[in-house]
Amino acid sequence: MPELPEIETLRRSLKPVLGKYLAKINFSKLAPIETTTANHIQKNIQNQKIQKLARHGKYLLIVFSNHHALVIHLGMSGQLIYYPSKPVPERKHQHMILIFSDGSCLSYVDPRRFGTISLLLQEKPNSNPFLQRLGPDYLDKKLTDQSFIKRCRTHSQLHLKGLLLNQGVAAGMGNIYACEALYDARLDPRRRVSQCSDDELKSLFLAAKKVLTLGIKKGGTSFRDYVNGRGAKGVMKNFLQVYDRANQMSLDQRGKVKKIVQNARSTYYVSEVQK
DNA sequence: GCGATCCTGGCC
DNA sequence: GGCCAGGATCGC
Repeated sequence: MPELPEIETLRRSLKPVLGKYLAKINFSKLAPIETTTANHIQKNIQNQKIQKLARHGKYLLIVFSNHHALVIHLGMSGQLIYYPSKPVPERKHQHMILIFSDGSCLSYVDPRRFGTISLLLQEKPNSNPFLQRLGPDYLDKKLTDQSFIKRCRTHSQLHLKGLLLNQGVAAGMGNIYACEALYDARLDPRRRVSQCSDDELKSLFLAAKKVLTLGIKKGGTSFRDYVNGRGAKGVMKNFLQVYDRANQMSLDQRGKVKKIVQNARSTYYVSEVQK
């Protein structure tokens, strides 16, 4: 569900929790805690102050003053919502709740439980199995055209859609923005990396950053579940050129959108425009 | 590569 | 009842 722009919008919307002390953290029986335990998480962050909110790809990091962090992925259906005052909410599929010393709280809900909650000790990315696997974030300034192209070349057999969705090449792209980036770059999603020139990969990289940045500016895409930390929807849906427009014209009226399936994910593209 | 798999809920 | 969904991993 949520991709880089949605998580970045979420991160920004959660600013009110900065500086709060974690009085208590509760988990449901089915909480999607990975590679650690509820007890271990509790022990490491209880009574600590929230120092910053960070993001890598689709992962949100709640960093505490002892430099340990909660690493949260929303999967397809996750929501993280801030409640400024009591009472503590009781929502269906609520798997984690952070209760702060002033009575405010942060509630994590995930019906499908495709999300993950894990722990990062001392802000060392290599100590967390999820962060460890990620390539550089698409909006990280250190990711240059040339280094992106180089990373692409190590996956010569992938088609371009699969390339964009591979979080090890670069992190943060999901199904919606991948379709949008390919359309913006005028590249056929079925093309293989090996069949692309450096200039084409560069244009794909620029398009990727462009659509992700626009997504942030519009507060993310809300198709079904996505809302930011204050429960508000984003409006990027109204600016998508091709996603979810099968058999209709692209938003800019350049051509009719086709829907195909790649790696069991829907791809939307315009064959007359994307080569 | 590709398909199956983990889940719940909404829509036709 | 069946199909589909902003994700990611695993085995073939």
